[in-house]
Amino acid sequence: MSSKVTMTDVAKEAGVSKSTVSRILNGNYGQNTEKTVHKVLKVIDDMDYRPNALAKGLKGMKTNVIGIILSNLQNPFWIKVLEGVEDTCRSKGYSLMICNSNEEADIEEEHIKQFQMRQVDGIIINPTIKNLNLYDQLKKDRLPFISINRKIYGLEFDTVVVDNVSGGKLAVTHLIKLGNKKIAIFLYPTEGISPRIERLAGYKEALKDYGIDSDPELIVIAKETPGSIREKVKQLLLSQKRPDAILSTNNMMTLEILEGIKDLGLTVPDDISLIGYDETVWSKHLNPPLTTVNQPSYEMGQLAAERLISLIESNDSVDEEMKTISLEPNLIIRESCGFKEGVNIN
Amino acid sequence: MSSKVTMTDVAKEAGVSKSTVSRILNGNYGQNTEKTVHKVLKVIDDMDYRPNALAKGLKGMKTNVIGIILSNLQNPFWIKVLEGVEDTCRSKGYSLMICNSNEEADIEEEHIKQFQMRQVDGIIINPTIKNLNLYDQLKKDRLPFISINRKIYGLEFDTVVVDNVSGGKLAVTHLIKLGNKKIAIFLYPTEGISPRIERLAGYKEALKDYGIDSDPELIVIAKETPGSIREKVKQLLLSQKRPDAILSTNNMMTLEILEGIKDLGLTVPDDISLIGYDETVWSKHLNPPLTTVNQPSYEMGQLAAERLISLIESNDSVDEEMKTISLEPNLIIRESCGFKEGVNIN
DNA sequence: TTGAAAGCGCTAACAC
DNA sequence: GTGTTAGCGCTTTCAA
Repeated sequence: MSSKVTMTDVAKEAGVSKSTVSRILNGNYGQNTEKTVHKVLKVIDDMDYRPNALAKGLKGMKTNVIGIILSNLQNPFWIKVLEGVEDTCRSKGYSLMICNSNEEADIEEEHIKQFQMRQVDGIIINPTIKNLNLYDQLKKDRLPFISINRKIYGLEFDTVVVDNVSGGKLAVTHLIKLGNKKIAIFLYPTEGISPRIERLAGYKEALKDYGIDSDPELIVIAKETPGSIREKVKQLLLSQKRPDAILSTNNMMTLEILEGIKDLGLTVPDDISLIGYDETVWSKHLNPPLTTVNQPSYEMGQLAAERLISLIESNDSVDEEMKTISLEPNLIIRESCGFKEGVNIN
Repeated sequence: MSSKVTMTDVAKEAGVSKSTVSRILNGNYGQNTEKTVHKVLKVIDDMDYRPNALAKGLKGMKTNVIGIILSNLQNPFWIKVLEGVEDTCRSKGYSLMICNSNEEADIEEEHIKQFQMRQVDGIIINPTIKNLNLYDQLKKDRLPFISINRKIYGLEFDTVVVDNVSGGKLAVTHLIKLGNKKIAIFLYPTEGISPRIERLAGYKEALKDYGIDSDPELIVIAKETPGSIREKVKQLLLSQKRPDAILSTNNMMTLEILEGIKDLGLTVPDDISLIGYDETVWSKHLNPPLTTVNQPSYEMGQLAAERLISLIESNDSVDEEMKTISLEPNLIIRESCGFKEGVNIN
């Protein structure tokens, strides 16, 4: 029966008006006879009535749905973020629409428009940074909107990020303290994407702090196409400039770097040290167990959702200030940088 | 401007009626003057009008939203499934609401009810198997519904699964051919969950085929609480019954088994062989590279979505037959079962 | 070819 | 305390 039961049916069955049912449903019983409340509640239960959220949303201009657009589901980092978002949303009574832009501007645009048509109450997005005017439009439309993980330079948005300068610096400092001097960093093309830019900045800062000159040839940019990293690793390791340590700035990249090293018959950490960005379930099971820069991903998702919901629910006459929340990463030290004796690790 | 523009506004601006706008929007131009069509289309574009999906859904009884409930986001297997579902949905014009039951009956129930209230057009679910009457109710409500990955014994549902008997058998047969006789299998509590039951069945079948007696002590059931598997591995390997090979039936479980083995200072495959269930990005990077049972997860998602959409769009007077789609797993052979000489594999 | 009007299921004044 | 009524933005007969 349930699926077709409407409020009118309930009202009829209980011998009251729709308004009464509506009030009781929404917890405004202050005003109702206990008897009425009881009766209506019973009918609702008996008929297994479930309010139609579309109708409610249409009328009330609130859907309790939040849209989230990620750029890559394969990376476990995002799954953790997602869990943080999901838990928070569920506990606050919001449902989630999840989409994947795959870093493509068109798809991102399509999803954003879908969200608007579906009247979501707010959007969380790891922006491709390729739809600047669209993000701006969102703001003009006063649709609550949070950029997660990436900063949108030049535009003022609510943002939740991890401090990537700090992350890069943490890793490189660790390598330097272990006695490494020729440290390479691998990156995907920066293209205005803040984590990439900032991790590189952190790398440079750390070198500078220790008076090491940054060598452009040790800054390796590779496309995200499969195999491209592996090739570059081999090239670099066979060149004059062979580094004694590598900082990888992405999960999947790290696995490819490992392959490249293996291809050459070299060993981590004996022949070369390696630090990965993002802790994963498998980090400690690699050969050797990997030292990683860990980002508080779950927390990031949580904070983004909380912030968004607060934006949504704030009386918008109050018009909250833009806010950037920045979290700190930390280093998880394992064996991939070796244990060099006589070196004082802090 | 966009966010508040309604069809009435467009109609007014274009000097036509709402009906006309509606028709044009929905591609029923057959009947309209090219001039009108042009004019309206231009206004729509100029005003950046986006139809309100709620209103449309309310009226039309179709939302083009599909709900999917998974039980565990951490497992990359599900992410692949999700990608298959997402790609298919997007290409067919459906949006996705994704939820996570965490194997908990209450949460599952809550999500299903949410979906119904939100008038989703159909549901894909990896069922906890703990809400049998709810699944049944769905059927009675004639809400298109697909069970993915798990069979719901005793109830007739549309289902997309991978053949798990075959998967278990494949793995064990491989181990036997490599000369292993004492083969253990690790499982989470079966609790009516078909993949677990069937993988065990496949294990037994393979043993039987080769005239090996199945030893109950080599069938290890462990809770899903962290560390529980690791403990059991150690117990088993220190016991009289120490096996020469282990079949793990889950991704995360495999990592824990590896830890247990490492704790004892033993080596794979020299001291013990290991096969993992589900191929992942990291399988080939473990030490040693892991032989796995690979499931066509992306395809599974794809098929489930296609089937669901076909159910949704089928004129339901036709009332399609229930259907169970079963896919075949395959073995990816690496080094974790050793290369024993003189043994004919295959 | 186009418009008028009714109604999808709900909420929220306003009246009684 | 409870009912009446007027929409929310759209689709869809039915008429013109």
